[in-house]
Amino acid sequence: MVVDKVGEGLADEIFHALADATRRDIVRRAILGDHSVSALAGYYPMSFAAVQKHVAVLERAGLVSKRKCGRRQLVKTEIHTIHIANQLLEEIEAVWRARLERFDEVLAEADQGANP
Amino acid sequence: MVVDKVGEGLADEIFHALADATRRDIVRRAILGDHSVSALAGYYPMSFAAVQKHVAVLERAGLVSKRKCGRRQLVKTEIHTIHIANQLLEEIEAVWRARLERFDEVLAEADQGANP
DNA sequence: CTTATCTACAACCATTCGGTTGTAGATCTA
DNA sequence: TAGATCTACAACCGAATGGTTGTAGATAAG
Repeated sequence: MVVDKVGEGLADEIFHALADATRRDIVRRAILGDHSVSALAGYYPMSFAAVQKHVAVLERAGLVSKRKCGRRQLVKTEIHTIHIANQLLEEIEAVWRARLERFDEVLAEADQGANP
Repeated sequence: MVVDKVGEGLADEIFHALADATRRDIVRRAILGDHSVSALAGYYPMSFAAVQKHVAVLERAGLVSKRKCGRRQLVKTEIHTIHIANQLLEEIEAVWRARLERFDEVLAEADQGANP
């Protein structure tokens, strides 16, 4: 299994990119099919330039990629980066589970000591 | 199963709270055992007040809770909120998998049509 | 060729963020 | 009681965010 240790800086960028409802919506839309930036801009009550900036934030975080197609720039979600974020949270939950196990172990030892 | 539909505003706060290495570290430490705010402050190269603000951000997002114990304020990670964030990402991955299934379906239909 | 569309980017502005210092209240300890 | 510790909170500051408008270059369409 590939470990893919992700740096704190990248984690910062990924979570920051996800901390905005418009950007999360762009990610969801760009899963189902590629959208041009101006097509995406049509969905939100803000200027084209604003949406362009949101896409740029997502792109810097690696959550989205763009490929040129004529005069359009097609935006596609990079599901792998979503998975990286998911794993970061999973690691935290793993620490939680490990703590529970350690707790159970102590309980078992106490049982053994009290019931020889 | 409880659905627990999470509002966009809460999602914003959760991901924003996670978009900082110091705050993620606080979350990890406060899983293993309760820490006072000043104990946490000892781990980071910044003032007590700065760490206090980080804890406040985590608390507003529901990632952490505080309980008073004498003159100290003990910080504890709320694993449920981590799980909520995890589910939000899982939903996005689910959309991806659904798209793959639809794609496979179309391929199967094409096979059926081309191979009667 | 001319015009419309799509994109990139700069400049600007208000607000938020992440840090600081300082002050004051509450609680433990000598 | 006096002093040390822990916390809360306000005020301030520079940098980043999230939005705007405007300008200019590529590409498609008439």
